[in-house]
Order: sequence, then C-alpha cells, then structure tokens
Amino acid sequence: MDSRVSEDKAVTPRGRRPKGHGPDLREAILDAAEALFSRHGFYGVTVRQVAAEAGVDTALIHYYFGAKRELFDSVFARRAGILNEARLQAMAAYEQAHHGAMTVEGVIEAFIGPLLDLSMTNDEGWKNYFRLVALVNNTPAWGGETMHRFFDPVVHRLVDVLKVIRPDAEIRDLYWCYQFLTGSMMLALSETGRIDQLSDGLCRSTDLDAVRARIYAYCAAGIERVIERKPQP
Amino acid sequence: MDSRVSEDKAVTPRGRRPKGHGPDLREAILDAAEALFSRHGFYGVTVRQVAAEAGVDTALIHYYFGAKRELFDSVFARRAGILNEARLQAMAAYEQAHHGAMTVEGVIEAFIGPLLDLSMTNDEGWKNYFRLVALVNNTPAWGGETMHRFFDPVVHRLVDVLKVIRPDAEIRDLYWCYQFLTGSMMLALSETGRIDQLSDGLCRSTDLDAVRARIYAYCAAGIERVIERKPQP
DNA sequence: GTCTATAACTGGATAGAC
DNA sequence: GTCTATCCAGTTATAGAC
Repeated sequence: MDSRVSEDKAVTPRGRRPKGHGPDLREAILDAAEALFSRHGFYGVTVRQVAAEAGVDTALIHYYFGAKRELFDSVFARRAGILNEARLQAMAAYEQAHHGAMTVEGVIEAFIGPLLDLSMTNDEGWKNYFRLVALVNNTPAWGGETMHRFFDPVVHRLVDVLKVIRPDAEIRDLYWCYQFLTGSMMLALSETGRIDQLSDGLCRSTDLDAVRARIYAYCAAGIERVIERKPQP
Repeated sequence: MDSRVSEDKAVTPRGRRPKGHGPDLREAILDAAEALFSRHGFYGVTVRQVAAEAGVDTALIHYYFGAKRELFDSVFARRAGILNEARLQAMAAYEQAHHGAMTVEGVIEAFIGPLLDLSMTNDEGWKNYFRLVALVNNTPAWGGETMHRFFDPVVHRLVDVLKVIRPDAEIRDLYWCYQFLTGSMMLALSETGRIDQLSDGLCRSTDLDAVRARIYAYCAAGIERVIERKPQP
C-alpha cells in the first residue's frame, strides 16, 4: 500500500477500511444496521438508532459509509458474496458426487441447505441478514431490481441443473417453481413468529430443524408435479 | 340502528362515516394509503404523501383516522372481512360439492382461488391490499401478531379440512406446509417484478393466470409428500 | 479516527378559521 | 367537514474541534 495518496480525491474515505485498531467499528456498525434494518425496514430505522446500537456516534457512520442508503447497500452486499459462494459450491459438490443419479430433491437440498446451515451458525448476523433479504425480496418498489443485481446467477444455476435432470421440463415452469420455492424459503428463514401463534405453540418458527425436515420434500414434490403435467396452452 | 347517538364521547369522530356527499373522501384516503403503504411500507410513507395522492389535506386524514398508525390499521382491516368471507365460502362450497371425494388440490384451490379472483378484479385496490398483507406477513417486528389477529380462522379451517381428508397427517406437518404455501402465495400476489428480470421476460409477475395454472398443483404435491412420509422423531 | 455542535429540513399532529 | 397555518420533535448530514 502506498502511503502517499497523491491527489485522487482526498475528501471523504467512503468505503475505506479502518486502520486496524482493536474492535472493528466498521463491522460493528454493519452488524447494528443489519439487525435494525432487518426488523424495521429501511425507513423504519434512523441513523441515530444504528449509532446507539453500535455504540458509536452518528457522524462516524457518515464518515464510513456516506448517506444512509449507502449504509443499507453495504449491509446488503456484505454477506451476498459469501452466500453465493456457499450455494454454488454446494451445488457443484452435489453434481460431482451424484452426476448420473441426481434427483430434484437432492438439487433443492444443495440450493436451500446452505441457507439453513448459515442461519444455524453461532453468528446471529446471518439470521438478520436473511430477514433483510426476505424483506427486500418482497418490496415491490425496488426489491426486484436489488435481488436481480445480487442473486440471479445462483438461481440460473439451479434452473440449469434442473433442466439437466428433467430435460422435458418447460423453462417457464421452472422459473415459476423457483418463485414459489423462494417465497416459502424466505418466509421460513425470517422466523416471524407467525407459526407459533397460529399453531398455538405446536410449531416454533425458530425451529429450523423442523423446516429442514420438510422443505426439501415439499419443494421437490411441487416442482416435479408441475413439470410433469402438460400445461394447457 | 338507532339514530340517537345520545352522548357517548362527542369529541372527535374517529372512524366515523362521512355524511353522504358525492365522492367519498374517506374511501379515497384509504385507497391512497393502501397504494402507498403497500409499496413502501408504513415508515416509507408520509401522511402528507397520502394526502397528496388522495387529493385532500393532511388535517382531514387526522380528522377521520387519528394517528398515522390508526390509518394503517384501518387500511388493513377494511378488506380483511370481505376476504375471509370469500375464502370461507369457497371452502364451504367445495366441501358441499365434493364431500366424500375431496382432494388436497381441490381444497387448496378453494383456499387460494379467491385471492387470485379478487386480484384479477377491475378493482386495482385488491392488488395493493395483497401486497400490503405480504409485507405485513414477513415483518418480524409486529407482522406475526397482526396476521394472527385477522387471518387465523381461515387457516384453521384449511387445516381442519386437510385433517379430514388425510386423518393420518400430523398437525405439525400441516402447519408447516401452510407456512410454505403462504410464502409462495403472498410473493406471487405481490407481483414484485422479480421473475420478469430473472427470466428475462419469459415470465411476467403480473400473469396471474400462469400462477393459477401452477400453484395449486405445486402446493398440493408438496403437502402430500410431506404428510405421507413418516417424519424422523 | 472520533466526537461536539449545529445547520437545514421533514415529519406528525393540532388549533382554529371557514 | 374541510382547509390554513403552524408548532415542535426528530431527522439527515456536515463543519470543525480534538
């Protein structure tokens, strides 16, 4: 790293890493923002609240990230890469291990499994992140475009693999099935507490083992039935 | 209905009907609020914006509905009754017409169909309303509780009927399947435009006929497979 | 890098005229 | 019922001290 910054815009170091002191404040801010945005949405959170939660001053947030919207984008982008990598790897591993004998359910497991794994990590941040993605996913205003920017490649990968297993499947069916699947998956990962009240405590939305035990079969069966019936023209 | 209101709190007529002049401003305000809240969420909309959209003054909104939150609740409650009524009726009709020969897919159609029907009405308001419900449905902070207050009875009805058709089914499986189903359904009804970009125009999220042609089969197959496999203890 | 202070503005809500 | 005018709490964002 060159110590002389010469003269390329020496104004504000937006997006710059902090020097390297003990507790990384930049990450702390992102964690706090992630937790709050995921529960109340972009407009439901103030920069002040994020600052309070992170134990820093509001000015510092603007110093690191610029405007509030840029902070939000940074939160969204932070884990997207890791997530995509994990999913692509899981799908590649499944293909390698089972090529010639791949099943729809197997592919679905490779596609959804990593999300459940990450959500069950000690890192509570992943739960918040998935809540955030779910929230963005059904934000009509700008959600579609955002999802598109970050997550399309993995989905195309899924569709491609399904097409390999079921060559007769109509592509449009696969896209619609993906949409059904992602709706179920995102709601489950949001852990909204709805099922707890609905079932009067019989099911708990935090019980991701229960989700895992059912969602692969549920989605796979749905996909199979849709692609196996000739759709009416 | 008694015409004499005697003396019960003659302060502000919150929640009162307007006298009976030409264009019903109260409804216009609700329509505007519905459209805006459904796209930007509660915090993403200002009372001023609602007023502008409805062509009225902000003061009038407070006159009719009180605080902003009460306006939101009024929007949410307005169509809930009609919707629940339509769904209960569709399910009852299905039961009557097919008792003895009910299928999972038939029940699911009775459960989901009315939403698609209403969304395809000329009344654009229903589309906004479903977007709003979807948004509330995965709002971790207070969404679960709100859904619970308004929509639990229809869901219990669905679960009961499914239990009749498949007496061996575990109740917990049915609740989880309902959650998967509602995630798919709400996302589809939100028409976020995501699938349009994802599929590069091959599918359009506004194409509810395409949704209808697939979602019944998808959900029914999912439910059947989940309840037919013995879950591991 | 981090904090203090504050500028500049937007929001919800109401009082009171008509 | 409806609008005008306004209050004031709370917000983003920045300038500048340390």
